[in-house]
Amino acid sequence: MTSQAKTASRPKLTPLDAMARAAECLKTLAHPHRLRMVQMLLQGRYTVGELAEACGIPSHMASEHLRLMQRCGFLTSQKEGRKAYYQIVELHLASILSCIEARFGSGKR
Amino acid sequence: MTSQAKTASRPKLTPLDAMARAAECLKTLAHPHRLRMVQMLLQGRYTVGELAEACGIPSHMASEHLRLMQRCGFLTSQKEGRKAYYQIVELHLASILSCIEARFGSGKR
DNA sequence: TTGACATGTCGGAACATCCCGATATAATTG
DNA sequence: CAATTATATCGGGATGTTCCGACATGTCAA
Repeated sequence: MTSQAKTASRPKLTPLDAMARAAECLKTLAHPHRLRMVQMLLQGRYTVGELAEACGIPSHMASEHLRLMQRCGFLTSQKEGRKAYYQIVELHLASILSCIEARFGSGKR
Repeated sequence: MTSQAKTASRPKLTPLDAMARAAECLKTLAHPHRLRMVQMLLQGRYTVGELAEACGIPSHMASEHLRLMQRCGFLTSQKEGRKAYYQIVELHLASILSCIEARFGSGKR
């Protein structure tokens, strides 16, 4: 029934429950401020305040975005004094971000 | 103040409005059925009904998902008789999907 | 034409997300 | 100690998304 059936070449699809987990992560990534934070964190550690300032948002909102990304395994944090430094733990973020930069890099479209 | 500041090395950030457009596209991609449809369409053309069946959803819902992806420039369609074939036009989807497959490929985590 | 099929569109209920102000906690400074 | 700084959390209003049934349109076959 499928249009490619005859000569086969099974499409080897990712199971739907894996797609569901992937979709969760993508949804978490799909926000301009969170994208910027990830882009920065791929180049080093930053505090909540630094990330907030780079996005032009109050730091208590940056804190929420960071918590979301921590919950889906993108980031970890460590406290130093009264500051909290965040950094990447999900290494696949590097390759996903370069795909995004390749498409939206410097003011395309 | 930033941990890497002193010696500079400007992080060359993507402008926030480009990030906003990227986030829009990611949000469109961030759905299990839409991910599966894209994965299939990267291997050839399919009709609405074929895509719907592969996702286990009614075809009128597949049609809506496909319209969303068409609106953000991922796909085009052409009608043949009473069927509508969809195919990829945004070529960057191939590399993004391989990033996703690398992370969520065959039942990881 | 009639009927079945494939796709597309509309309206709405249920649910989730986004953003904000207010408040909380904990560390540092004076 | 009290005041300030940095981060985190709570509650809620506004907005958006997801899913569905119902219906509309266009195509083919008899």
